[in-house]
Amino acid sequence: MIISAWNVNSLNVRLPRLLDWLATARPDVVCLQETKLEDHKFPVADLATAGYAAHYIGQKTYNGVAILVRHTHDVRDVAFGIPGLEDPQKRVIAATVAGIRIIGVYVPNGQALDSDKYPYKLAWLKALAAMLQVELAAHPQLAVLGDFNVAPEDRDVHDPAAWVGQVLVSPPERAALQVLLDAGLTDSFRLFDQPPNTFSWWDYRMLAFPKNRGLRIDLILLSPALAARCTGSRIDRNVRKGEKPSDHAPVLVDLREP
DNA sequence: ATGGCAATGTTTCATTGA
Repeated sequence: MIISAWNVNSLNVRLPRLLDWLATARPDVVCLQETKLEDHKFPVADLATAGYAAHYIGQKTYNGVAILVRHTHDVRDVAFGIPGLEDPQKRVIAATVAGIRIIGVYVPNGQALDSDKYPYKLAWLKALAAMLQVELAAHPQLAVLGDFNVAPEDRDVHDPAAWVGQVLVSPPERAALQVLLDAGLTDSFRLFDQPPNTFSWWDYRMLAFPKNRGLRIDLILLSPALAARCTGSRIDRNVRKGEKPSDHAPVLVDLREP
């Protein structure tokens, strides 16, 4: 079983590439971020033809998340948002798929350390931690997937010195991510030996992708029971190539049957 | 030295992203 996450940066623009990727990678579950689509515009029929059921919550211009599930799997208990967090931004969707609790997240960017959006990001991550504590207690088999907008460590940053003082790498953000890890979740990417300088996002500007000047900010966190089933964790870097790519590449994990 | 690229709606610019 393959579960995955991809920030598509507009599903309207990226639908053809998403359909290509689904046919090639054949994931069982995909969490999408930045769909930027109101619900009545979600391409349900195209995805059904491709073999996927879609669950989604979106808005115009910004944010928007979805969970796509291959028709061979059952889906239960779809939920939206973070309980107790009043937030008009559509950033969280959850569902139980084949007995696995899937939580797709699009963590706020934060914009800059002196922006109002930065404390919002930190408060948001704190609320997510509280939600995950409850979800973990209820679902031993749990995965949190998506765009975390935090590079966990300096080895996840192409040039750590150049990023000092910026969002995505600041110590408070990393500490907020560490709270999730301390709750028992594992960054699946680090369960395995990985090539150095493996990233999931590259700026559109300044030839960042051909120069591999990127960050690893798209993560799949696994509960202990699910980490025990994980046989691989990878980033599909090729998806960042070619015409009209998203600035993010998909991240995937392979899970053996329980 | 703060450039540049992409997407969107408020559209021929401003805002946001990361």
